[in-house]
Amino acid sequence: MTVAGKETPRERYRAQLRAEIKERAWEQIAAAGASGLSLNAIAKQMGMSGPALYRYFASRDELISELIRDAYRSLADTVRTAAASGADLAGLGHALRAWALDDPQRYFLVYGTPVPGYHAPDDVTEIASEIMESLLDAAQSGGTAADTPDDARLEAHLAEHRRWAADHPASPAALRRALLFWTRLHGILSLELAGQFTGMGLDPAELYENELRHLTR
Amino acid sequence: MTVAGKETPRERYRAQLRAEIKERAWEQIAAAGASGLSLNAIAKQMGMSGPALYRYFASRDELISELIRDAYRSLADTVRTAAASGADLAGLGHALRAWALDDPQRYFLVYGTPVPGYHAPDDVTEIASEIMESLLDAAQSGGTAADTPDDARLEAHLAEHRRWAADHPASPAALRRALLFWTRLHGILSLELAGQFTGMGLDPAELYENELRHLTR
DNA sequence: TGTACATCAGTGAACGCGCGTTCACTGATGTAC
DNA sequence: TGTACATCAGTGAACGCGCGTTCACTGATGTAC
Repeated sequence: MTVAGKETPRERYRAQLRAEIKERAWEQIAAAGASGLSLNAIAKQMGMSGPALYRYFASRDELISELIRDAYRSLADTVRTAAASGADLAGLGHALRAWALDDPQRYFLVYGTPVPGYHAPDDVTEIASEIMESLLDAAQSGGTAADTPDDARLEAHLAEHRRWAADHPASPAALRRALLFWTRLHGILSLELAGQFTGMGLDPAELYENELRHLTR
Repeated sequence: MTVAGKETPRERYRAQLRAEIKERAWEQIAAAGASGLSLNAIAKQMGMSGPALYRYFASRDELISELIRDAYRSLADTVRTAAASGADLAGLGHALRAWALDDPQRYFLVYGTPVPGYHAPDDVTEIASEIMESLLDAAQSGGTAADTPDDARLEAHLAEHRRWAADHPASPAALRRALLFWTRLHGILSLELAGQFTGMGLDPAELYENELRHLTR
């Protein structure tokens, strides 16, 4: 029964409980923000004592780091899946927006206000590059339209400052499109998720589609 | 000596101490984020006991609300001054960027991750509209270039959903420019202030200038 | 100009709370012969 | 198949901490006659 590398019942139980702890953690973050996350509160909600959680996470910081990692991973998977299925930037944009709206606080864990002093786990930078690669893939294949003279200067700069895309054969125009995709859509999404459009009477989705149209022109 | 409406020495002292409390509060926020703000820590730093601060602020929440108000006020003044001196959107953009870089945490207090459950003071919505008015002023006077067909759909939407600009005689094209100014520049600024460009090797200022060129084309 | 009184700033003790984390322990589950 | 031992999950008590906030108080500053 026990194949080499197969997990034991105990390991299965462990993994399951770790998952449930993270589940409750996300609920708490959704309810009170990341700064309101409390190990004791999670334990209480799961019907066990506080110290019990230390069997599964070494500290509160480790739990938060794990959540941040998962958030990055989830976004990278979403974007990669879309890119792999041949989506253009508009397709990626729709996938990104759906992902963001699905869990705003998860979005903010990746792109939100940084807490001075806190340092994100090292491995997220790798996942972040993975995200950029997917953007570059989509930006490279789609959008062959002529560049306006307005863009020449930025493309020249990017052609000489592309450490972030050193391993990718994207053209300067593709570099520019990928970056604008990122900054423009993030601008709308973060304002929308923060409720800044509330009461203005307009539909953020229209703004979003407008940007996607420009980016895939 | 005491003119009607003139402040007494005691009032002057009160105002001065309130200002110093806020000053220390900003320092703390810069060092540990808004969630790390502590009345007791401020008091200790000022060489007085914790309860003493309750002479000046009714609660921690009132202090934070005051800081948020001040942040909005400061931004509104910055933008209005620039607009009043006849600056175009590029000029406003430079003023905005300088303001943001001057104190990143102040920027995030206005546009950063919302804390679920916390409700911003009511009067900030009024200041927020004041900011939008300055943007609309600059967007209306400058930028008379022809719109691309890409923009037609968004402008049609905005023409019919302009509650936020109900009191302003801006054209649909100006509405669109003002909004894109806001979302695009916020996209770059918030990512830059959060350190998301770190290690990428590019200069965010180039991205920023590129957007300003597009917006004033 | 001096005295009597009111106002107000600031203190120190205290309350109640929840936090992260440690430690010694009990009891159940798995492993080895 | 049954027994002996090791592993591990979870508990309850405890530590130390800092938080926001209240309260009764002292002492200084201002105001009224």
